[in-house]
Amino acid sequence: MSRETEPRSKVTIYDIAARAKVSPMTVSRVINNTGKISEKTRARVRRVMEELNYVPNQMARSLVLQETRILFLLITDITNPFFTTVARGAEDAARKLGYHVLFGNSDESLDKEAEYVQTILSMRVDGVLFAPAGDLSRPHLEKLKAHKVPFVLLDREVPGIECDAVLGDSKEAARRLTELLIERGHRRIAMVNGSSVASSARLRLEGYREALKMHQLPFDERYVHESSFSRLADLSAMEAWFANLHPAPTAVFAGNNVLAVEIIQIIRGRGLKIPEDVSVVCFDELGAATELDPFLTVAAQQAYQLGYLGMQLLVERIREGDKAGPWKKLMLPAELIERRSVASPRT
Amino acid sequence: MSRETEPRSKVTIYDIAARAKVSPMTVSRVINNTGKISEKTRARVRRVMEELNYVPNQMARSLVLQETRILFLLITDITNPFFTTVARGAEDAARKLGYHVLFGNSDESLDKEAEYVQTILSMRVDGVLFAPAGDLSRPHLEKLKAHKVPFVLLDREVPGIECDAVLGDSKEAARRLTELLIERGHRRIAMVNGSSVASSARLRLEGYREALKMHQLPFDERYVHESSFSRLADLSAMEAWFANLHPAPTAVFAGNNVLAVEIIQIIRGRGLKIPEDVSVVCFDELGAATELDPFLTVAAQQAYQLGYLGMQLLVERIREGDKAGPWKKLMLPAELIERRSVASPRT
DNA sequence: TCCGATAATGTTATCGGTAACTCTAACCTA
DNA sequence: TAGGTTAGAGTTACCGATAACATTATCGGA
Repeated sequence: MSRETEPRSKVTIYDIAARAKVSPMTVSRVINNTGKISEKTRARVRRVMEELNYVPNQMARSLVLQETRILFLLITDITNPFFTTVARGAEDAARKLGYHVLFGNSDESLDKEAEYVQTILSMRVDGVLFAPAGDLSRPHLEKLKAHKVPFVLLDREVPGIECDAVLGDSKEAARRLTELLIERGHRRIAMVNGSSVASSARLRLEGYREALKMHQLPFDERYVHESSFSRLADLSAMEAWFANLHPAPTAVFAGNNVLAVEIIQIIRGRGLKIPEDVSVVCFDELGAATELDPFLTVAAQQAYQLGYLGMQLLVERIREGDKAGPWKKLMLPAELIERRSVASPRT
Repeated sequence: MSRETEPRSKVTIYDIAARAKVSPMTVSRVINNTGKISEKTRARVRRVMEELNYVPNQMARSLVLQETRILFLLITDITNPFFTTVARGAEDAARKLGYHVLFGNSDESLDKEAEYVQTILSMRVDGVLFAPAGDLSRPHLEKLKAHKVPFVLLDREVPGIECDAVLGDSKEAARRLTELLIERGHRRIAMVNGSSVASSARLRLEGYREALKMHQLPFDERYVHESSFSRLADLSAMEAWFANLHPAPTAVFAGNNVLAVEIIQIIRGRGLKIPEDVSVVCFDELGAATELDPFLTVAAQQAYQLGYLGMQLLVERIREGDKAGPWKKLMLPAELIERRSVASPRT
């Protein structure tokens, strides 16, 4: 019946203006609370806006304002509780600061990452919180720089790229995690690590080596296996590596939570018990479900904080604009949580 | 020095056009592969585009094309592995179909949900995969309908809203999960459930009741506790409920993975062992970390498929446009996975 | 009483693209 | 050889908003 009251899908400020008998500009002023408007017109325009169920078109606004109020979050593994917790922190911060979040999941793949960089550029997002796949992400980041898209690196740094970053203190936490094993009496400590193209993996290895050195233990590269921070379909390489370690390690340090799960399955698959036969420690919590059975001794990174502070830093940088201050690097310590996966080695 | 080669941030088709000595329209045609362009001009335009590092402005395009190629994914708990797996499936599908994904996390809160609906409308996204907080989400969905934004409901339906949906078969899986307990000899089976404002919670309760009925067991509402599908800070209500159940149940059916973790902590907190003293089953897997200790008997929903198929359905609906076919409802069965959290009750 | 300041609103150009239409040669055909 | 096609462009208007400037009405003070 009454066509008027039925909200059509495409109401614009022009429709509002016509009905309220004002110019579109006046409507715009009411929406944005700018300029001088008499209370009378303001009320009238407001009423018409409600009648017609008006919602401003953010795309049109973005085009003229040259800002989208969208921030992009690029992570490398959306199934990893570490990153989903980061995502939560990032979203909370962005919302609080008046931004929306577009997200992408590179799966540690450079190709996917490249695609996302293209998306980021064409969407004209205001900034990016970027967990790079690795050192080879450099050209992607340079592309962002060339297009003047502000970004903050997350979790990993990239040599040759100067920028803001939020990071966990990988080296220090790795050192302490390794020392914890040494203090329990372990002498043959193996390490499974993510790919060394990731700075975090390199720093964790460094921390591990440093701990060994501090306690006059030899470093034997055969005891280090490089795999991937994200789940691998084929674990046979890791399995073969572990099976062929002689003498067998009494403890294993896993570079992150995913690797921990993988190596534990391999260890148990060989009929060994944790921690009786082999102790295990790792980076990052395994997710809320592990509260059921708090088992693994971990260095828990402040994932939520990394996401939250990362977005804050990003927005600061965006607001600074051209008068760029010095690059900021936030390095958050990890918390060592001792549970039941570590014991002294058999004598 | 050479200003020319330094890529500035705001290259437009007009810059390309000027340099290639053609009209902007010709550039547009080259970009979109439309119309007739001679190979010579096409090559020239392409070259200039590369020289200037041109990236099309998606916002401008969206404005004129009246489509954004963005789909929105609204979930209720981003820390729940069920939903992150959904998100992964959703993103994979969207990418494959040429869409980007904006995401939001309502935390089961109607207020946050309302804010996201506003975002969805103002961003003019092409469609929404929507996990509603509950029945009271209805006005939000009606708003989407009023604005002709296509959406597909995820995980839960909302009475009074006719639309597409992708769902797990809650009732059937709940029935089988309960029957499994009954077949093991349990007679006093308690249930902790999510809020009954969610259709999934109601259906799981129905399945539970149906199973009892089929086996001539009485339904006692005191054995059912309504809590929340997402993590609660305060578990004292659940704790009091469980402590005051006399006679004590020999098994508990948890409405989802989060509730399972909570009730298990309560059970164990009372010095009871699972499954020796109390058996526990639940909906949804607890996340990859539980592979370490596959313990809980669950009805595993096909989370990835729900996300993937949801986005597919959404895109189909978008492409159909006005000539709308009938509403489609995809109901995916859950897989019963028997593990170690169920035993026969003590005699 | 006339002028300038101020409040309240309107007009025009623009953001970066694309649709729809127009234009101009060259080419083909009867 | 006139008239119609077609390839390969260009022109114009518009998507929905806002910035910058222009315009009118009102009012106080000299």
